[in-house]
Amino acid sequence: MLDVAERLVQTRGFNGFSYADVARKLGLTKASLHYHFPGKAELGEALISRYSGRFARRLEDIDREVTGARAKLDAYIGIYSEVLSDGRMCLCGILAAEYETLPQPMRDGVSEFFEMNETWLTSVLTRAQDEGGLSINGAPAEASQMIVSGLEGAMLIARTRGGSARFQATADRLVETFIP
Amino acid sequence: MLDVAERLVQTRGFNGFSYADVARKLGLTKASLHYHFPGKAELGEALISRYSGRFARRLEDIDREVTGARAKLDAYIGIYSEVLSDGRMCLCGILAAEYETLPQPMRDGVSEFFEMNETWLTSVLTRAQDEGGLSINGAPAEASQMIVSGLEGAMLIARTRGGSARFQATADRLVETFIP
DNA sequence: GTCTATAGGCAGATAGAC
DNA sequence: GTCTATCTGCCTATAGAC
Repeated sequence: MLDVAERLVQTRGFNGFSYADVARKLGLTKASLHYHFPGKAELGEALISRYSGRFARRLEDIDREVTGARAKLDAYIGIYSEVLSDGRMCLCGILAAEYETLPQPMRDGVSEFFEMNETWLTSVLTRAQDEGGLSINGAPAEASQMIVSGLEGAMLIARTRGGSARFQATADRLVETFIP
Repeated sequence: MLDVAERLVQTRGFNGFSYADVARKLGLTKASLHYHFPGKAELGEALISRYSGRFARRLEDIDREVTGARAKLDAYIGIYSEVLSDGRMCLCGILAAEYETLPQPMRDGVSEFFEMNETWLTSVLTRAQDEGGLSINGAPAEASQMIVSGLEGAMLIARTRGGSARFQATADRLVETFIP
């Protein structure tokens, strides 16, 4: 159920899908879904929580398995590329667009997702700077904001024109700008 | 009516507002609104068309009144800043998130909006490059994509955390990256 | 142009049987 | 856990009077 709902949100947005959509794809009735999640708000919270947790694990994997700031950033972009090439937008990116219409717990989850991303990127860039491999003219924290913003924006626009290839080109150039 | 609907879309998304919302704010009934726009799809098209036209005029103003690539980019960012500081997201940015749920004419309008932005930025950056003031390592077309993506993404995220001040900082750093 | 009245459908949600 | 049946409410949209 979470898988189906997640895909629907990532393609159509939280206000663009219904329990009926999920039920149809699962071959169940709407009523059955309410047994698992009392309301749409609770379903939304669960989606964010699962997505954020999965994302955090991917970042840990990169920290453990990939060496060098440039390679880490490339792997980071890879997470976004996977999502987009599957025809989806970042879950929290699309929820950010609908932010004003979300219940407070969902808002908090979205906000925390971006905070996690920036914190991780900042630590990667700071480490790279200490080791002398970074060539940006500015603080790692600012660069992190630009990277997250750039990737989310590129995903958003890629779905309207250019698609996955266009995203990859923009994302690669973005990393090159910070770590040549 | 277009003013009210525009603000609603820019804050809540196209799937996040209704004719009833517009009618309430105008002190009219839902039925009256259908006299001006037969359906929500037509209203959406009119909103995009007006927004795009207004945006295009702003770009022409910059071309006419502002000298130098750096200053032009700063003025370009200024358009986005105005929108955000009024508590809104870019109309076409928020519609891009809901792209899959939009009728085809609206999709086309959103796509054309981004094309217009990139075309204009590319011409500004190309001119600057010819005059020797540009320091980026890459084609103006790619830089343009990064700028539009970066600004749209920064707007998106700024509404969830940091707000207008955060956007301004990220946007300024973005321009500095291309034209120091 | 704006209204009242209303249609027809879908939304999220609940009760209670199995 | 899943079902049928049902509720209430909101949605987009239309007909027809003023």
